[in-house]
Amino acid sequence: MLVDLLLKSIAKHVVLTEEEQAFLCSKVSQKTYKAKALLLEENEICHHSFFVIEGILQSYNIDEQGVKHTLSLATTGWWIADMYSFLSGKPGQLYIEAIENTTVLCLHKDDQQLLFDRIPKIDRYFRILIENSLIANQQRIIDNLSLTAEERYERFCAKHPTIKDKVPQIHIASYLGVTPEFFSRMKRKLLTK
Amino acid sequence: MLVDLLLKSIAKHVVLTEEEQAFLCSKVSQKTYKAKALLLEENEICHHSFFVIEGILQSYNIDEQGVKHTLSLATTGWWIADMYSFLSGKPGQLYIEAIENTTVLCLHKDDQQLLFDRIPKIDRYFRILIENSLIANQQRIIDNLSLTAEERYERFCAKHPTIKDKVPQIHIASYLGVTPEFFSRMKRKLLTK
DNA sequence: CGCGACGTTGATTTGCCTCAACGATTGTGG
DNA sequence: CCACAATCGTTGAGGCAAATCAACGTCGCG
Repeated sequence: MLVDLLLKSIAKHVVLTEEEQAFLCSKVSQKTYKAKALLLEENEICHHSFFVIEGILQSYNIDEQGVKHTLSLATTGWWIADMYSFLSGKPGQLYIEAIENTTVLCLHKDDQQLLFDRIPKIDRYFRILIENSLIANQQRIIDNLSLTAEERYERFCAKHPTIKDKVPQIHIASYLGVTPEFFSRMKRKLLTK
Repeated sequence: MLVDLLLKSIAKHVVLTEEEQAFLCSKVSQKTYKAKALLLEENEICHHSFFVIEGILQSYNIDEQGVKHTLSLATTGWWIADMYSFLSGKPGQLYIEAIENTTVLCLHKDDQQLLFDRIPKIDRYFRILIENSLIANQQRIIDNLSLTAEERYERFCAKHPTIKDKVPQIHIASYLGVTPEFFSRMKRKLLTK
């Protein structure tokens, strides 16, 4: 079953009973999106968190000049959402888009709350994920402040080996904060070393 | 009492009984640091969260070239810690330093856990803080990707009006990710507008 | 007083961007 | 199933934002 992947992810942090697993399964729904499909657009309210089963999702915003800036890339086993909108219930600034054909599990915010109330271990699971996400984001800020684009790319490759070769490099450039042109030159330079 | 400030911060999110407040108070200790004092150094394990009563704290790391990079600035009513080290129990990369004479409340990780067990509302309080911190950090990443230094400075001023004029601008430059020299020119340019 | 931290200003350099042109690949509709 | 458009990656030339290096004035403080 597709939901097994989610159960495995949860099992890494907390242990659920069979009934709890069943209740969880009853609250998530499976969906498949084609490449380029938008799961969320700017100014929408993000009601769902998405757990990627297969494929890749990207969250980004678009600045005044129309340039995309990638906040996160999520592949198999990762959650993605517009956390600001999801938590505050207000319209957000992020788009969430399928980079390739992608299958996800959707969890509605209200259902997540039900799960929290009924199964405190689920609450703990998401708490750990949020903590890890905070730590990763702080590290990314420090990297942005202290490393060159080249060093950031090397860290990205080390940290996300699965993503590195699967997404068009235009998106990695956008994640790192450089233009596709510069990223192309940079990569070639690294190869000759 | 100094701890009133913390109780007020908590009261914004959850309601504690008198006994719960008393228990909380028994677990935090007050400390005062002189300007330039280090509360935490690189490679140390961060055992405490610090709640600023009066003064300003700064968390930063130092890169290979010896340059400081500011992760956060915390003034009255804010918490600060090396979240990675605090949560993982491993040595961290951050320094925490008093920018001016500063009075804080210290909360040991073990005591925080005691509070979580005894008072679920405290758990909820910190959870909200962590969520807000995650959102703020994600916004900062997006700002770093999509805005010029000038625009980032304007947002910083809007978001942290209390800090803006209180800390040496060398630290704001470091927070924004520019050199003190460039920050100086930038500020002058903004004044002439 | 004198030292150290901070801020400013100037000259020069550089990392990265912009604009433009051009293959290669892909997928999609006719 | 092919033709065409769209997307992606690469390369070149030129430009700009921000860094670097250096010098100097100011202030607070031991």
